[in-house]
Amino acid sequence: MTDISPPPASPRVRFAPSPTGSLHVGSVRTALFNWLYARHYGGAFLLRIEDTDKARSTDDSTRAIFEGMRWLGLDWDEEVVYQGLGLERHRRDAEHLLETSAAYRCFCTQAELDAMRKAAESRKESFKYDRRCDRLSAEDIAQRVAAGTPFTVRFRVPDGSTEWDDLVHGRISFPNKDIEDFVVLRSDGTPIYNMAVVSDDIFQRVTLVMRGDDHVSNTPKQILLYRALGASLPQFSHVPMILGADGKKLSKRHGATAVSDYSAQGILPQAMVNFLALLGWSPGGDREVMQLKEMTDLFSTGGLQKKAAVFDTKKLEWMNGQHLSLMSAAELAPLVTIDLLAAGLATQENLGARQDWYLALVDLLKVRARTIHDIVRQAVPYFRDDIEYDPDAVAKQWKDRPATTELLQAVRESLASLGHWSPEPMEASLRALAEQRGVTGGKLFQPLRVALTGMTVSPGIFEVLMAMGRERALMRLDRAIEMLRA
RNA sequence: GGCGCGUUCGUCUAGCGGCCCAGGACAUCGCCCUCUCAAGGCGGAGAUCGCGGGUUCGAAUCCCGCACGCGCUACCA
Repeated sequence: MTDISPPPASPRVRFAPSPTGSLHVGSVRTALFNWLYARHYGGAFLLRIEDTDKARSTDDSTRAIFEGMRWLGLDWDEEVVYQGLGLERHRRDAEHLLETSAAYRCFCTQAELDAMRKAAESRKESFKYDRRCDRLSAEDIAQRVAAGTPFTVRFRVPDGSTEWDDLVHGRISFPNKDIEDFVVLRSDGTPIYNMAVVSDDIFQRVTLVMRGDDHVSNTPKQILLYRALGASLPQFSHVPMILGADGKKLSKRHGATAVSDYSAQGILPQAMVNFLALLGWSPGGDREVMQLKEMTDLFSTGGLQKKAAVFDTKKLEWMNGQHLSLMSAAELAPLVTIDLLAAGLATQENLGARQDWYLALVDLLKVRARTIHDIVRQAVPYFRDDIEYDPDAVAKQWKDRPATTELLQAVRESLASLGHWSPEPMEASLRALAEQRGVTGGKLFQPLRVALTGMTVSPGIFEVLMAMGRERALMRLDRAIEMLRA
């Protein structure tokens, strides 16, 4: 599908999360699409923190938004706008609506409203405010205002229908009779979401509102507000939701939903971004593994999907593996270092002193890793004196303990007598040993692998020996032999 | 209930009237490589394109119904 209408000359889009929890991957994807759009068309990507719900908004959540965005590489333009600071403007805009008779005062209390709603429900009817306060006489209204009776400001929805050309869905149309006269200003003078959003989007000169599908029913209300305020309409684009494996909206029930969960799991930001972009967007054709730069070049709203997408952790992990293998050891090492230090396996000085060795090790381990954590897990035998022996590995590869003891002793001797601790002589001597005993290399390498790493899985045995170094390798063999004898 | 939106392999998707008895990727299975595990390579299985009608010489693609799913339906955002 091609774009319905071209972007304006200087497009302005925004990401407007509310700081009421951790940064959700669904929000991130919406942010990403906005960012991609702005960068592709050379526009501005604005960040607005919608902190008007004082009860639920926290500074921690705001920080999580900044951190998450920075981690992902989604930089924003201009100053961050805090919605809470726009209160006066929101109120002015609402009052303007009142002055131009686009809205009216509603003196109904919440209790009355609830009762009406309940009554309608019991009659099996859908509730819609009956506009009773719009029929109040001017004197009546003046009297109540003078008496200080609290009131909300309600928007008077006109007849007709409200429609727009959605960049994703095409034309969407709502009969106005289905939209009730909605509140724009609470009785305490604070704005309702739709009022604040429209006021802010006008203020920030937003040209395209791209947000989740769960907002389509807000859009006709917002369009009505733009018109009543005499503002020009932005374009709208509603992107599909992200679902859990059960087809329900992705939530904590499904496991990790916050970006911070994934960064903590050793997922790379570029993999996260790549994976998320492909949930609901496609550049067309078979392109899959991409960097932010390529996605920016290829981005078009025409590639946006209408249908909700299921979050597949398996594919994310695969994607991470792809990006991992694309990174050089030098690029990867700093990230691995963070986790290595956190795990107490090494110190900064220790690693710095043997940079070449460290980079070689990272190169060796990243091949069979899907996350940074996989690398760290595998790295343990090269850093610690004590290692854990996987019980299954021991049971399988050291089945015959006396024979294994004898075998490892022979291996130890053979390795210890090596003139040069280098792969060629190592392989030559160990292969010779195997031949002399009439066994295949594997029969010898596997018990050795367990002795060195405690695992059945590792890089090639000679690479392990090299990375481990003569001293540690021999020490570990000694320990293994000791264990086997015990 | 009302309103809105959606529907191509288990999952993410390509597809914009003939190139499609539907292509790629993840997952899955098998083979190759091989000292293990990965990675990589090759191959298999897997979608009557939700269903039913049209339009058309021709439809996954256009139109209309139906079904199912999801979202919204607050003085929350």
